[in-house]
Amino acid sequence: MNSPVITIKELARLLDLSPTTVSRVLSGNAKKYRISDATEKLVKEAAKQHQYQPNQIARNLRLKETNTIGLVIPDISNPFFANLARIIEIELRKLGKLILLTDTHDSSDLECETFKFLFGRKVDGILVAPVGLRCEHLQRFSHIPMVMIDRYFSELSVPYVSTDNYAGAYVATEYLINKNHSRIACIQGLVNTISNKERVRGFRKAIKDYGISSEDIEICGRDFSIENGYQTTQKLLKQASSLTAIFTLGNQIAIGAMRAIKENGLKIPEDISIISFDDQAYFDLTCPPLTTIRQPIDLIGLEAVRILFNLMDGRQPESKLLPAKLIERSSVKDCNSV
Amino acid sequence: MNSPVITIKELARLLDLSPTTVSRVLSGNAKKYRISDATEKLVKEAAKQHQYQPNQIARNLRLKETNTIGLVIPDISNPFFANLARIIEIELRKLGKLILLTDTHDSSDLECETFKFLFGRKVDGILVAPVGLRCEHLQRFSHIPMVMIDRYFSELSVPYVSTDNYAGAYVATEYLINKNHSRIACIQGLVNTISNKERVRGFRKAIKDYGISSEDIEICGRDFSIENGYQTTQKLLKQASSLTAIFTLGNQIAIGAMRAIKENGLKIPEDISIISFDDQAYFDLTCPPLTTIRQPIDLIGLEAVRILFNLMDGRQPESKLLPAKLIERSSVKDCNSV
DNA sequence: ATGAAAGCGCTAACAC
DNA sequence: GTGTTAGCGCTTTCAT
Repeated sequence: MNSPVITIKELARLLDLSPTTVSRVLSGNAKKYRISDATEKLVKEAAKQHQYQPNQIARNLRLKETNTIGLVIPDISNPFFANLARIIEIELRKLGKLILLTDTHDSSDLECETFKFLFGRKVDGILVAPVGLRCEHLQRFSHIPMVMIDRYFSELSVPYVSTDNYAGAYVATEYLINKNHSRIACIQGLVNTISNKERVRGFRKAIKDYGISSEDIEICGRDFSIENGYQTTQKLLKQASSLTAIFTLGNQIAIGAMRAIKENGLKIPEDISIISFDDQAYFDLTCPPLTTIRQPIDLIGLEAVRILFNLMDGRQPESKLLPAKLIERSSVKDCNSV
Repeated sequence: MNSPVITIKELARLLDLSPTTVSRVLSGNAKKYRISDATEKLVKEAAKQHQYQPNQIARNLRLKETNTIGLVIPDISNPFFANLARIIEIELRKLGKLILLTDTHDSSDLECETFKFLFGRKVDGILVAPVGLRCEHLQRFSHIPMVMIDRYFSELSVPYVSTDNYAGAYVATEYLINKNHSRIACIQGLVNTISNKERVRGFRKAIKDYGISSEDIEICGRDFSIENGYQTTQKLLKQASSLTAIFTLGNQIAIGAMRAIKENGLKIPEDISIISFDDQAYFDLTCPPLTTIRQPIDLIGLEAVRILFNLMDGRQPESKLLPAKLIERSSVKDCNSV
């Protein structure tokens, strides 16, 4: 049996033509080089018959483009990122690009290693939701077209697309305050990431604008995981403070928080209200349905791809902050109507 | 400014050495070729100073291995697959492999196209959750090491790792029956995929074993989406049958079903019971907490990677069916204790 | 209308 | 201990 893979050279030998001619036909340049119709047909048929597939590795080496985009994400099992990956995959496929996917598990070291890998693979571009704690490695590879998604560094010249986290968090906090909550805990995600910092900033600003004492609020938590939501909430509840509401800064945190509240035999929203950043498909089915701040995930993905391709075409970098939206359900009660 | 990327050749010229020597040092073969310590040190320092990163494309072409694994999945936004992707990413990274990710959106055509892409990219192996309707393309590329996950074709010599869907569905149905349900609807996923067929088979077998009339049951639905769960349940409820329980064959279907039930003003489990295949992190928080059949996602990923690497090492293919587990929560009531 | 030859960056067989 | 050379499969200048 023959090798299952046939090359241009073999095809050429078979047809008694030069590799050049075969290559020309097969890359759709028959007209351009005025290959005779007969030859063109011949080559095409042989290619089909032998199921010729170009060796992209060889092609890439020669052409210096790989039609591959690196997608660097902190946690693909977080539905926010999974949904983002989905829309990005759809868009990139339309444009004929394949995705090299890496999950950094929120480790800057892994992210740094990842960048070296992607650079070595000569990806045409990178879409990265950086861990967000360090950025030297982004800087170092910033000669390759890159756009940051969700998290970013405004000091870098690399463009980004993200939610307006500040405004979103402000609206959420304002909503809580309008429902007469004043003793509020904010469970944050990965400290020092821009998305977290902006959400915290929005929270603080609303607290301040409405004249709530900073003694009455608490900001705690350490990352975007379910465990963090769970453990932090357990601690919060043990403090036996007169906490009336919790604002979780991510969908996974919300799950953990709800679980802890439930295990403590408390009811949402009767005993404690909760609002969360980052809406998810099932939040209308939780007990109770969760009031959230929805991020425009599809739009983030779309814009990120668009901007990346502009960049690859040599056009100007451009950043976007997209608006979030309050989705009111029933996890927040009016604190005065007890 | 210099080009940001330096090659072995340039490094060699800089140091007045041959590319060979530089290559030998840089691929860690200095000892093997008895390069002098001085030279080795020299090369390593220059490489570091110039931030040399090997061009993997060139390397791949020469070595005929890419350290890249194709991951082909029907829907990365389905948490089942996202979680699978996560564990697979972790394992593959440990082994120094990168992932080319493609989402087929349950389209056989896209999957077929994907395989050509991956073949062209010369991936070292493929991990695929096939759409499951056609398999000629799997056959055609079966010379590349490949293992099927979740869905499979038993007629192919390609190994697979999946849940024991038959047994899992049997247990779920039995559970319903033991709770005295007899008018049961089963909302299925993508018809004709093996995982769906096996689940349906398990359902039917239990129905038969317990002597329930086939008139009392209904099997409907068309794919694994939320929409399918929603629309099918709407239809089911409109039929005003005396349906007492629904068995959904996937986590997304369950979301849709619960939403429809809720919108119809019905209560779970008082008015209708529900059990679902495929547990998810948040199912203890839905209203009510959902009784499910949990698949061993991490184990599936681990085994799939292990078997793939065995295959790549020329060892025997080996398939696995892993046990599912009933997670009892409170979405099923005892039908007799009304 | 077609072909010969060079080269992308790397590695390895074979020299010395 | 180190270098020369060839070649992975492809595209493209230059030649005819």
